[in-house]
Amino acid sequence: MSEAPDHIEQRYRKLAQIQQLGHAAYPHKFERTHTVEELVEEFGDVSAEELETRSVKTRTAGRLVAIRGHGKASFSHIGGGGKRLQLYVRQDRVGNENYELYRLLDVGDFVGIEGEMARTRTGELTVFVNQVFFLSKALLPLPEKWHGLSDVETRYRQRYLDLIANPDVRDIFVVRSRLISAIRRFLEEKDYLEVETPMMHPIAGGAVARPFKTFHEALGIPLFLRIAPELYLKRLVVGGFDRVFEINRNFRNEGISTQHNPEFTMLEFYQAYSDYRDLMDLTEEMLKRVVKDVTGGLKVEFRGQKIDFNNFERLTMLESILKYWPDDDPPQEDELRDFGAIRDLVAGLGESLEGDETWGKLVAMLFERIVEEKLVQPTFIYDFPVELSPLSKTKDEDRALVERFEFFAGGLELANAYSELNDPDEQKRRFEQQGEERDKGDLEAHEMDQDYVRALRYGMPPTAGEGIGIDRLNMILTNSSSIREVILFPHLRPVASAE
RNA sequence: GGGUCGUUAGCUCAGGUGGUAGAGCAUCUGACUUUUAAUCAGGCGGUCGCUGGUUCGAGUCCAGCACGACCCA
Repeated sequence: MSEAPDHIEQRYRKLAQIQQLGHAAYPHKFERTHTVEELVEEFGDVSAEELETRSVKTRTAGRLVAIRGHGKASFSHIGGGGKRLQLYVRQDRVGNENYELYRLLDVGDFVGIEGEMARTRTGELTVFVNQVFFLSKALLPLPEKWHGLSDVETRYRQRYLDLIANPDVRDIFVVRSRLISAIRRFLEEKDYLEVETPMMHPIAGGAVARPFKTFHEALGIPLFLRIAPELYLKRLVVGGFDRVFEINRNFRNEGISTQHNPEFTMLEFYQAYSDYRDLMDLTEEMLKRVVKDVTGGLKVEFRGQKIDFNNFERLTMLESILKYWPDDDPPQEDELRDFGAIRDLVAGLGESLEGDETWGKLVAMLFERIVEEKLVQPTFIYDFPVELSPLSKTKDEDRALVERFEFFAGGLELANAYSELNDPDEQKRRFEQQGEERDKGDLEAHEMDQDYVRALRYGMPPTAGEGIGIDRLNMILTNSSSIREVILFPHLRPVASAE
């Protein structure tokens, strides 16, 4: 990508001329009486007559986003806070010297202005400018005013240009901020304490994923960027914080897709004296509140479908497989529970089997194959096979299942929760079992964490915990098709420098 | 990792079958004191992603590479 040398040269020349007129190239500050946003907010609905009688004076500033010259007068727009405001600059009003400065400005430059609020004859709110102040030069030209910037690669690599050119993009990140603060408010109301746990772990635990590895020179030890904060948050529950949450980044050394970024933002929270059913209730309450706070309603348009956050369905994993079975002849639940029968069912769908699949893995294969993408409306899927869940508590009435749920909407997995396993001996056995998987070559299997087992030996109250993917929730609330649309600076391969 | 598609001016895009590249906006010069994709007249601007091949001749055909998008694992 080359950078229009003649455009730059031209603008450097103008900057020099601006300095010759006696203006600093990079002034230090500009006092404003109003932001652009405030002016639009405050005077957007005030009539021309009222503006005239009130004769409101203002000093404001922003980036020039459009200039329409008419000889000895000119219209332009400045942008700020996602709003635009029209300026009317006349030579006979600002004076010859100031008009000369104005004529040296380009779209993209930052200006301050002093003037009076008024309306033009078309009715648009406009500052009739008395004086223009030069604040900063855009030496590179901005994307085109009408089509904007649409090249996806440039949008991600130079997100600042995307934000300048595409107001919708700005809105996505405003929603993101509101979403996170709404969640925080909700949890604080519920007496949750926000905490920060390490981002660098000596043992990458709390999830099933490949970690990024780094090295601490002074300690001489390898460290892993965390794949989940889970084991630390539960240590805090052991320590007596009954309700804790953390909103922060997790890192997983895996593929990049429209639903996966190597670093992503997760809310994790733990609540003592509760089980996974309490968290289903809490999740429902939280999502209703948050969706309403952020979007103003409970119905959200996502990928051409309406998601209704007023209705939450709850299905066990086995029930969901029966419900979404692809033909008119679904099996009986007994068959799903029978190892031989379910193996035949999986094979019958054309899945290739290695031969060492456990019952739980077969259930998961069926679920992923026929159910997951169908879960458009808000749905809790609960009671997972124990093999898939090394940190969850088994169900008393069925030792093959654990008290765990995932929450889906828009076909995306948004949350994962369970009644936490707090039996240290059982936890140790699960770690050992995972160790065997690891020895067999499964790099994602969970590693033994002795200190975590020790913490459980000091006693953890019955506790339920949950993680919610903030990026994916953000996608749903902004109808974004890719996770990269909701991450300000998504990871891309570096491009060879042109210099 | 595999498949499909894409990469041409600062931005957005055209460029049947191979014959040394165009438009709109931006930019520059001039005109213009209520415009809003301002208008009118005239100019400037390109290593067609990179490397190689086929050919008298490649933006166009072929191969490899880079980056990206989508789908699949």
